[in-house]
Parts: sequence; C-alpha cells; structure tokens
Amino acid sequence: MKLATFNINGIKARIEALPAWLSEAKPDVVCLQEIKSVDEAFPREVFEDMGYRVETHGMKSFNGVAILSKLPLEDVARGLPGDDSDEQARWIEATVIGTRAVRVCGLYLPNGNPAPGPKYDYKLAWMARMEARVRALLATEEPVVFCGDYNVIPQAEDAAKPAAWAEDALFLPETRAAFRRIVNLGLTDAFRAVNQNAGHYSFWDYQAGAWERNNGIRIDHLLLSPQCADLLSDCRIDKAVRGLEKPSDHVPVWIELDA
DNA sequence: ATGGTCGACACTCGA
Repeated sequence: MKLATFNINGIKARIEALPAWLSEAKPDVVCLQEIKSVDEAFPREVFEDMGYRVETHGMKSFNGVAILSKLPLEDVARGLPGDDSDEQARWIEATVIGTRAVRVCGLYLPNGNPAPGPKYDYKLAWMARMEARVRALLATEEPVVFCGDYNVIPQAEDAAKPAAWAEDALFLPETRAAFRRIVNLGLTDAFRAVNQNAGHYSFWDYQAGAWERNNGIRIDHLLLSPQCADLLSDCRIDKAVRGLEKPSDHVPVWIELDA
C-alpha cells in the first residue's frame, strides 16, 4: 500500500497538477490538506474517474482535508474530538482495507502564528486534543497512520535556516515539546526511520525565492503506530513536484506499507 | 534589514 500526504493549497488551483502527480506516482491512498473548498464544490468526478473513492471534510475559503483511495474505505469520521465549538475542518479518518486494515488519520494542524496570541493558543489546544485522539487509537493496537501538514519543524536539521524560525509558531520550544509528547506516545516518524540526513524538506515558501535557494522546512509528516511501523518499507519526499508548473508550496510525502 | 508570493474571494485575510 502506497500512502501519501499532500498539502495542495487549494483544489481549484491544483486541478491540473494534482491529477498529473496521481498519474505519475500512483498512490493507493492520499490525504489532502488545504483543499480550501466546501464539500459540494470539490471536483470529486475528476478523481473518481481515475479510480479513487473521495471523502472530503471541507469548509469555505480555508483549511479542509480529504482522503482519496483506490482501496475500500470504512468508518469514515470527520473532525477532531474534544471541542464541539471548533468549526475548522482539519481532521478526517477512515479505515483503508488493503491486505491489512489500516486506520488513516489525515490532519491539518493549525499554523499558530503570530505567537504568542489566540492563534497560538488554538494550536496548542488542538495539539492536546490530537494527543488524546492518538492515545485512544493506539489503545486499539491496530496499524494507524497520522499524516498531514503538522506545521511543526521537529528539529533544527529539518530547516535550511533554523535561526530564521526561532520565534515562529512552527519551531517554538513549546510547539516542538507538544509534538514530542505526541510522538513519544509510541509513534514513528516514517521519514526519519528511513532517512536520518539533514536537508530534506517538504515546504518552500512562495516568497523571496525560497525554492530557488532551497530554503525549505520539513513540516509534512507521517507518524506510525507500532503495528504500522512494523509494515513500513519506504518513505520518500517527492521534491521534484515543487519545480513543476503551478506548484503548491508543499510537496507530497509518501510511505510504502506491506499492507 | 527589508520585502518578497500565492489562493480564495470580493477587499483583505491566511499562510
């Protein structure tokens, strides 16, 4: 099973680039972030015609997540538990039925800037809710993937210029500590399990020639439960996608599972 | 040090 995460920064803007990447990379499952679309406006037929089931959890203008899958999906759930007043569309779950059943959680973690402030408070509260959801799913002792745009730079080696991010919500010590609390529940960072080298990024800002200077950060992650990590055979970042026509500011990251 | 780019939408906000 090839499973990818991809922050597309708007489905309408990526209506050519996303199908092109799907045709080339042929993932079985893709978690999308920042679809920036309500469910009714998502162009599901484009992907259904390519053999994908389509499950969306969108909202007007901002955020929004989705799962595309060539494999059957069961028990689709929308929204991160823990705050009924939270109306932001940032979490979707489904069980993918391959040779093994894998619970897949697609997430778009809040950016949190400017920090400090209410947006940063929301980020930290959201991460606490995610920690609770991870605990609950780990208790099932089934293969689970938590993938998406975490808006977290885990370590200095995950940024070309870490000093530039010192005051940023993506790299503040409190952000990284909250991320570690989640990982330390027993999750495996799939990319780091396969590649321990610095200098691998998943996001390059549109501004200031960040791509041309390779001024990137690694913020798109696939975290695996122990039972899922046992199935991991590969993890790669499709860096070249950033250099194609009309790219997102993020690139796809994918894993191969024996499932 | 500063300003720089996109996407969605309707003018400015979010990233």
